[in-house]
Amino acid sequence: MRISATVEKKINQLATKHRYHPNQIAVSLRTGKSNLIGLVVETISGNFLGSLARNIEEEAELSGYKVVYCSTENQLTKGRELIRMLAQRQVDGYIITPTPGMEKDIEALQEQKRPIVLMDSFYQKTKVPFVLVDNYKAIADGMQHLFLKGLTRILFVTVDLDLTQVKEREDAFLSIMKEKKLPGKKWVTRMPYDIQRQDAINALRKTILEKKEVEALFFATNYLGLIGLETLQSMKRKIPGDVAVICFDDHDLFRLYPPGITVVAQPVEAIAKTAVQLLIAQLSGKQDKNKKKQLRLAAKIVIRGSTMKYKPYLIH
Amino acid sequence: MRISATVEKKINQLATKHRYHPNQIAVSLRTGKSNLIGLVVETISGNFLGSLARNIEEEAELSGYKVVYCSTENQLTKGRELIRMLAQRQVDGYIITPTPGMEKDIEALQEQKRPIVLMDSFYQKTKVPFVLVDNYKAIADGMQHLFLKGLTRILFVTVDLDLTQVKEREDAFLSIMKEKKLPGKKWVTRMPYDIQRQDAINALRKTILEKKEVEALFFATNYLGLIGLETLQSMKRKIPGDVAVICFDDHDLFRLYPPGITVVAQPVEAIAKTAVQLLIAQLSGKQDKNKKKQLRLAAKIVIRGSTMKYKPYLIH
DNA sequence: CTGAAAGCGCTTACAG
DNA sequence: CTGAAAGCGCTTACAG
Repeated sequence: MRISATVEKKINQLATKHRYHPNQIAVSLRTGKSNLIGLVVETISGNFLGSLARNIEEEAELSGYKVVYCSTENQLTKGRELIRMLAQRQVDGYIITPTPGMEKDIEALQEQKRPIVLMDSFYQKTKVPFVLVDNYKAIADGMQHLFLKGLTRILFVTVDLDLTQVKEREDAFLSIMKEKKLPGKKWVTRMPYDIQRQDAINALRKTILEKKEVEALFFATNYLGLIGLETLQSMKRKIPGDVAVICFDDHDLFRLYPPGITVVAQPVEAIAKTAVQLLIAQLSGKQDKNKKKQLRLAAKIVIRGSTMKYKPYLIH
Repeated sequence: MRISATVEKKINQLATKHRYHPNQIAVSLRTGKSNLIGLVVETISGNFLGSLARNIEEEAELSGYKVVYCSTENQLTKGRELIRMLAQRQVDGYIITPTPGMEKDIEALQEQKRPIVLMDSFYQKTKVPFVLVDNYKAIADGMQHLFLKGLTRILFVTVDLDLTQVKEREDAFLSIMKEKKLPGKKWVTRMPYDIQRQDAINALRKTILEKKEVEALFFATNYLGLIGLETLQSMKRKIPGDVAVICFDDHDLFRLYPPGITVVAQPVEAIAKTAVQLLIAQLSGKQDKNKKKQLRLAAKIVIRGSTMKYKPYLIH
């Protein structure tokens, strides 16, 4: 209160007149804080990660943090580089979609006590906080949905890929079938990761024809779901109708699906917000000891309605 | 050469051992350069801007620049904030998708001699370097394509939106029709920007039925193209067949189109790379006086083939 | 309470 | 040629 209101006003006027804004670089250097969160994802252009990124930014802003986006573009080496780059730029914390190639680097960050939260996947060995969809519960919920309709001969279509997410989903399917004393293994079919669309359609059609008793299809990923829909279309089988289809997906792809299909959707918004909150808890040192740091969030079951609207695109 | 090779080696070993990396914050503060390019777009999640962003990053990396992504999420005020934020973070240059709300801020940046390149759109009044698709030539090329097939009764479907890009396309259509001594105005139909999908389909169907002589449809944007395809489908009209359809679009949406449709595609890669090159020329002071700073690049005409493959998605 | 000085981690102009 | 000092623009601990 030693500076008079008039002087304060004058200074503020001058500041705005000359467009003064503190140099954040200098502030960062002096304080050691950048108010930046580094976000490393595989690709920003997909709907899932794009949506995650947007929600993360929104949530981070509430606490005064800015987000620096980085995408590895599915290149193994690029993730490591990005982490180093972010460290050089002194980001305060990291939110990372982990890939096998980055495990060592993430461990190194942890040793340096840098705040990290993983998203979408995690490492079995390394104990790093993470937030992801509860794959087991998601599959269980989806299957419950089919069981309630009296459908038990469910073809589980998954992909031949060594990813935790994918394996968890198949394991869930098998263990739930076992619980119900139903045969499991014979109802699992795996597509090669790099299979071409048409080949996948042919393969799936063959499998469906072989297993004539099939009552429902459960697709473990969104890509498989699209393949599956094309397959059924080519076989003139109807959804909803003689086939129940359920698909694990993120909700932004809904509009590609026909009405009637059931979707087990990633809780994108919740994953994003929770990840930020976990990170900010670390940043502010307010580590709530009672709070779990490895979270699996429930998926949402959504039935694709016929009234869904297209989102208006931007014009280009 | 005063430092012996052994010492140099030892130092490097120590540096890698201790994971030393220069603090970029300090470097930036001292040198006044951040090696950062600020990229401001409307939204990162669309295919067009996502693809642009990726290409920009790639090209920028060649010159040792990193890209900081910012998206305004179509909020008028956010663009201004972002520009200020980037200035505070001392980015070396800006690549911006301009919106009407940011004109003043961009002028201010120019006054401060900050390197800027606009993308995708531009300001009529303010003389800022830009790179965008040559809308006139794109429409001309597309129409030429139809004229060669003997089609002249072309319904030009556009949107009621006050954007330079959109207006340029309509003007192009009209002036080319005039050149050919064909009626123009009666073949232009404008959809309200915020029209719902089903209403748009109904409106378009009505227009097509009214103008029975229509031989071809030219959609001014990708969104309209999708609406148009649904309309034709609902009318049981075939592409290719009794209707020629041409659509102004960015190529990443191709896979949503049926075979046979002709697309006037944005040269995404070229726009991105050229924008970076223009910016880096400014940054390095190597301003080639002979080089134009306002560029309109030619679109590509692509006929959607039946053999196109789905891109394998990432798994989630 | 207040104003001047130290220092964040670098680079570079400068004195020796 | 080389090593020590100044300084980028801030914040904060400290002396007065």
